[in-house]
Amino acid sequence: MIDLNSENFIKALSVDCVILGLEKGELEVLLYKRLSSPFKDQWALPGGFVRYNEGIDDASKRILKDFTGVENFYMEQLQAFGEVDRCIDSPYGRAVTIVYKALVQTKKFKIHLGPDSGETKWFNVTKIPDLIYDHNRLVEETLKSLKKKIKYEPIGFELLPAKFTLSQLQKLYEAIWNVKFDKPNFRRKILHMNILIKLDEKKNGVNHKNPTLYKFDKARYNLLIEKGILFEM
Amino acid sequence: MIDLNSENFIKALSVDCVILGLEKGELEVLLYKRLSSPFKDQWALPGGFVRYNEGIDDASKRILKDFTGVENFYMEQLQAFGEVDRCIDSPYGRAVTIVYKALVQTKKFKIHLGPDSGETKWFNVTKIPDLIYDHNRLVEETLKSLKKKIKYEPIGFELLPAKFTLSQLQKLYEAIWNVKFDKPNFRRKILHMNILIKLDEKKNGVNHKNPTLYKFDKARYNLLIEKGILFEM
DNA sequence: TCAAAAGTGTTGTCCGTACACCCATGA
DNA sequence: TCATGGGTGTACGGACAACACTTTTGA
Repeated sequence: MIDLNSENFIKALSVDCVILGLEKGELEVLLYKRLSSPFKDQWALPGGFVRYNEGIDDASKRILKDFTGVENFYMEQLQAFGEVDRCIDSPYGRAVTIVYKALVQTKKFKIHLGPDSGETKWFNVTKIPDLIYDHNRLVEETLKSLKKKIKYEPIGFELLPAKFTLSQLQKLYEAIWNVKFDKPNFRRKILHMNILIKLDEKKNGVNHKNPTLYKFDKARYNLLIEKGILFEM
Repeated sequence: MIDLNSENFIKALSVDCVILGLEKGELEVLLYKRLSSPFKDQWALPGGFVRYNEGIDDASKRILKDFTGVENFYMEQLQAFGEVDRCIDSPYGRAVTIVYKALVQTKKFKIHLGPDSGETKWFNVTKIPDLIYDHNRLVEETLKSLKKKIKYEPIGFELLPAKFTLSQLQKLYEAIWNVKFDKPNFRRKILHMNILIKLDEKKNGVNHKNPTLYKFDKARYNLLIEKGILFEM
C-alpha cells in the first residue's frame, strides 16, 4: 500500500474564490490584503486550505461567508490548478488549488474583514494589482470562463438585483463582452426567450421614460431546458 | 503557521481519467479490473495519486500512457470532486480527485495492461458495470460535459481518424446526442463552417458511391475563433 | 438490376440585423 | 422645450428544416 505521508505526494490542497460583482455597470473582483506572512501586505484572492471535515464546495462557501458575511450566492467550481512548480517556494511547498467562481449582488452586503485580512476591497477587473502566487492568472481564467459561460447559461442574472431593467441586462452583457448591442434587437431577443417575467412595476426617479422592471423566471428556464430548448445569447 | 501534516487537512489527492473512444459508431469508456486490494477484482477508472514532482496535467498524461501506451491524445480537466464523505472508508481516508476527460482514436493503439490491472477493456457507455467509489458518477458527469462541450467546440474530431467521411461525423453527433439529423442539412451546415478540408481521396470498398474523405482544418478553426466566429452545431 | 448510401436542389419559414421612429420623464 | 433613454415597427438577408431527387458502387 502506498504511503501518502511520504515526501512523494502532495500535502497542500487549497480553495481560492474569485468573487465577482457589478458596480456601476463594471465588473469587479473582491481582494484582500494579507495581515500576516507569507506575503504580508500583499493582495490576494480569498482562499484557504481544505479541511479534512469539509467538502471542497463547503470550503468555498466558508471562505465566501468569511469575507462577505453572506451565503447563498451563486458559486461554481472552475477547475483545479496544479502545475508542478505552483507555489513551490511557499512555506507550505507545492500546492494544488481549486478555484471557485462566485457571482454576487454587491448591494446585498457590506464587506467583512476576513480572517487574516487587513483590508478587503473591490477592484475593477481591468485594474487588478499584482497578486500573490499565480492569483492574477486565476482571475484571468475565471473571467475567460465567465465570458464563455454567460453565452449559454443565464448566470448573468446572478450579478443583477432581483428586479432589473432590460437596459441593465444589456449593459451587463456589453460590459462582460466589451461589445455594443442594438437596443431594439437585444430586447426582442431576450424577451423572445420567455425566461423573464414582466413586473407591474417601473423604476422611477430617472429623467426619462420610466423603464419596466423584470425578473428572471427560473422555473420557466428549467422547464425549457428539460424540453431541450437552450438558452443562447 | 498552519500545520498541514495535522489530521485537520487532506492527504489524498488523486487523478482519474475517463478515456473515451468510438467503436462502430458507439461511445466507449476504458476501464480496468483491479489486481490488488483495496477493491481487488472490481472495475475502476484508470487513476492514481498525484506525485509531488508532477503537475496534475502530467499525472493524467502518465496514467493515460500507462493504460494505453500512447501519448498526445486530447486531454482536458473536467473538475475536482471532493465531497466530505468521498472515499471516507477507503484505506487512504477521505480523497479528493481531479477528473480528466480523454478523447482517443481507438484504432491508434492496442490496450496495455496498466499497473495493478489484470484486465483492461472498452465498455459501451450505456453498459458500464458497477465501479469502485463514485466512479460511475464521474463517468456520468464526463459524458454530460462532453454532450455540452461538443456543441460549441470541435472536439468530436478527436474521436475520429484523421481522415473521415461526413457520414462518420454525422453518426458521431447522433451517437453522443442520441438524435437523428437530416443528411443534406447536416452536410451543408458543417461544410459551411469552413473548418473541413476536402481531400482528393475517397473511401472505397463500400457497396455504394464512394464517399469523399475530409480532415479537420485546425489552423482555419483557430483563425475563425480569433475573429470571433464561433463554432456551433 | 437492386439496395444502400453519397451527394444536389428547392422551397418556405424563422431569426438576426439595421435603422427609422415615437414616447415619457426630469431638468 | 430639450436631452435622455424607453420602447415599437419594418424590411432585408441568411440560415435552417423538410423533402424530392440524381449518382455511384458492390453484390
